[in-house]
Amino acid sequence: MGRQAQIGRAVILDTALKIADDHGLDAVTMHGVARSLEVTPMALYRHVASKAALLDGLVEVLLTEIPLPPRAQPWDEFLMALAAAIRATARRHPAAFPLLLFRPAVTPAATSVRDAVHQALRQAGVPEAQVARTERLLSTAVLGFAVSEATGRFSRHDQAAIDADFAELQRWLRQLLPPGSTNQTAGNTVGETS
Amino acid sequence: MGRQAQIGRAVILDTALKIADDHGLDAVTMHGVARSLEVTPMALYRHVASKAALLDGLVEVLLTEIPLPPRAQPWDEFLMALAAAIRATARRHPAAFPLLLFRPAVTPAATSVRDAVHQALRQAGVPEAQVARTERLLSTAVLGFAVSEATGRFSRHDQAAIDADFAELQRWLRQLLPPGSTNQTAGNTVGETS
DNA sequence: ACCTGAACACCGTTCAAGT
DNA sequence: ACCTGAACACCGTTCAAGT
Repeated sequence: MGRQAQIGRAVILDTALKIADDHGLDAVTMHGVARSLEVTPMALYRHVASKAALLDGLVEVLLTEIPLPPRAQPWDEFLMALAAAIRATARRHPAAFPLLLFRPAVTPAATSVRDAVHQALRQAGVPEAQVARTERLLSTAVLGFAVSEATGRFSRHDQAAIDADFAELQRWLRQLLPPGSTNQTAGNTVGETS
Repeated sequence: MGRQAQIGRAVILDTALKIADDHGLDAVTMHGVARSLEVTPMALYRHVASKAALLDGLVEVLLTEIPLPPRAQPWDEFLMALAAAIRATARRHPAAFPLLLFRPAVTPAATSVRDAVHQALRQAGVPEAQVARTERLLSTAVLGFAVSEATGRFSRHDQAAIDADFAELQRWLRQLLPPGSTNQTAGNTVGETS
């Protein structure tokens, strides 16, 4: 028994993301993805359980695509670089990115981003009892901005104005964290929370 | 010519919102709304141009449903009350509310909320050149939180934790605005921007 | 002016069948 | 184990027709 698999979960997700990039999220359909792969719609169901599962997979791909900045730098630079990386990913995949706001971040990819932020916040001197809450508010603000930009909520403003908005957001976020511990490097205690 | 209209735009939008509340946004379909109204799907097209237009109408209804707090109070209380009102609306309509992040706020309803915030920010002493930008970041943060809560992104936390998150968010926002002008009332110059 | 009826291309998913 | 084929209920929307 057995037969060479023609497609796999990874190719399906990549194809779906490409369709979203090129033609919008509404164009991501089981029939459409199958058509792109020159395969029957039903062939997909061997690799993804349902369309909802396919969208969950897209979220995973997006999270994995966010490049974690090097941790050997001051915590504030690390956090600002991460915010910029998240925004850049949103701009690369504006149609698919909003999905990130719609699913609780419980997958390994999501956890790893969150843990990195937790580390940086500890380095920043945020009291342990506040670390998780601060991460939630930080990520909500950055995601909110990235999604707003991606969906065109700011579209009546020019690029320069939106860039300045983001710079101001970054200033806000830095301002909200305890000052003065800027010289410490983030992430040199990786693993202590696992 | 002439015939008693059985349905109208308002009833269509109300019905669509009810369906979203009860069965989720995916259940909002032309066929489904028509079924609820005991009418043919095609009857809707006399009152809304397309499904996209129907969703735009839903955004309008949501914006109109946000009760603007009384303006005769200190600007910071006004802004915090407005944030709370936005969050409350999101909680009443969790399925439909995320639509607000997906359309530029150009309708009259959206403009009126934005103008009220602009007024309050001026009262707060925000320099004129910063008013629009500050409003964008403020509304992005509040919308981001409200949508995250509505979509269940925080669902692995209990209600008390999420309430505390929101309280912390409100503290952040207040902190970011110029201090010291708390005794002025907001909105007593309504109309000066129109 | 407002609604119905029939129709079309498309969608997500089931079930049975092929190799 | 992996894919195909036929099928079903449903969707958004067009077009022509009724009153």
